[in-house]
Amino acid sequence: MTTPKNTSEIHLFNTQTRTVEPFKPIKDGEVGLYTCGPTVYHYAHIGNLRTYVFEDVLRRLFEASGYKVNHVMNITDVGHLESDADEGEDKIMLAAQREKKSPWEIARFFENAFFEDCQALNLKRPQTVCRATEHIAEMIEFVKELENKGIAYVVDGNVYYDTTKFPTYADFARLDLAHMQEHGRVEQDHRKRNPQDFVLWFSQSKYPNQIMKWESPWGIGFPGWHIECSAMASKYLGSQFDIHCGGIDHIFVHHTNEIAQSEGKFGHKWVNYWLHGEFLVLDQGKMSKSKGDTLTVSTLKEAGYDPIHFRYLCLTTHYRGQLRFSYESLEAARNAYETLHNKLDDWATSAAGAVSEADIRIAADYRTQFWGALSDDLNTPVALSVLWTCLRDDRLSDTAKQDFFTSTDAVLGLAGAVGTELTLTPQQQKLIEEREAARARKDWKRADEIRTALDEQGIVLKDRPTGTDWIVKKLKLSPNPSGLTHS
RNA sequence: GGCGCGGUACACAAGUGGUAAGGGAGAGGUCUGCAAAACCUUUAUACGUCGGUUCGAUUCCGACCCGCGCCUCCA
Repeated sequence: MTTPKNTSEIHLFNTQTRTVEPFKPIKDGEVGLYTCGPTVYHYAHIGNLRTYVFEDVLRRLFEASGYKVNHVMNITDVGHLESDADEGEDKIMLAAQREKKSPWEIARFFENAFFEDCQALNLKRPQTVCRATEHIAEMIEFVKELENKGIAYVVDGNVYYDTTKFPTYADFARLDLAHMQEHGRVEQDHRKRNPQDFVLWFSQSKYPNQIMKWESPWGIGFPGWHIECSAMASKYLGSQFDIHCGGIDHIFVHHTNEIAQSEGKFGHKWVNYWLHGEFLVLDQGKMSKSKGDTLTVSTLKEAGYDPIHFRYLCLTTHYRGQLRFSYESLEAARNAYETLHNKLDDWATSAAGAVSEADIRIAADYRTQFWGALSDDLNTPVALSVLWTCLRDDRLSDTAKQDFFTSTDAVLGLAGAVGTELTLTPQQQKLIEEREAARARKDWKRADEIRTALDEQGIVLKDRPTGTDWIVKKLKLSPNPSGLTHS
């Protein structure tokens, strides 16, 4: 591990206490991080992706602060229920029928698609990615133990968690159980003893033609949704770990139930810090897969944007505030990003030599502010603002700016995605040479023709005192290659 | 009905009990053969409305209006 870039103490908003707290790891210098992963029956939409961007920034901040992060993420490839229809069905099964493929093929296909999106957004891959279907045995063990402890009960082959055995059940989500509305949309399961009880294992599937089924002590069936995270998180991170993240919608059902299961089983605190990302919303409200109005990475590409522009957009809003998505905002993010991109390109030729003493002194303030903002519950908007102010401080040399940007990018992750080399075709190279000759003899007409022609191919020429340079325009490239610039 | 979040310039978005970061867009300018890029200048007497506390509130308290989320699979 190199010298940490950040030396500020990290503070995070903990949903458990609803306050910003200083972060104290269980084990010095290490962080156990569990982030709720995707349900792979569909492409991830940009709302989902926003949460993963926030989690990626969190992880990168810890790494930049010298921590060794053990990041675990689940892949939910079974077990979620379709809610809209009264007789819900397994979502993956539905998708399988739609696509005429096996559930296993569907799950794997969308899992791969998910990681391609992640790569396009420059998200670091978790050290451990675990699939629910590969941990059925662990889940069964988990449920068995809850049953042995008398916290779970069996009715007709289904296993239910008895929430009355967990007195603090309502605390995490601050529920007022007495005043909660009876929900009429989903048929009540009369096997439950209490309304809040939830299923740990289904044997009594009400869904016809269930394909994904496993044997269990209670009958052939499949696990309840929440159990996978409890079982896998504790398998890979232990019975108590540092941080658990997810979308804000998980505070109630999912995480509340995970806590009940896990603390019920272990008999002690399970997770020290809970972090939740707010939603990305459209004018009409949030996006949801069931409404069919989802925007995906592909949608953005088709509209002429690079996924990294979306990453930039995410950073302009604090993760605990809703991100009001619009193409106007994305456009603004793209323009800002392109300016950074151009600066990067310029520095490739202008930055040289060592950073001077004066540079170091001036940049020190910016570093303090930048890392201070990120350490203060991941304030990326302020961090970006510090970055811009630094990059426009004319007291600093280009070398110092390049140096500053590079160190901040360990967390922002903006430049990493443009790393792939991109070369000119021989024809393009020849055109540039021809234009140079035309310019030398002041044949401006020919020179402009060539510039226009190259521009249409996505190559923008920059005439500099030292000669003509070029840069790949990331605008309007569709479909977009992952390699974006030569610099 | 219960719980929670938010309303800041043209749009986005930080922030603070003492008078509004930053990026985008618009306008003007520098540079350039022309461009592109970059840079410079400029754009909120004002932070939903009405009260209250205070020497002083956008920032604290109360009421109200509006938008959104969760309570049901959902990032």
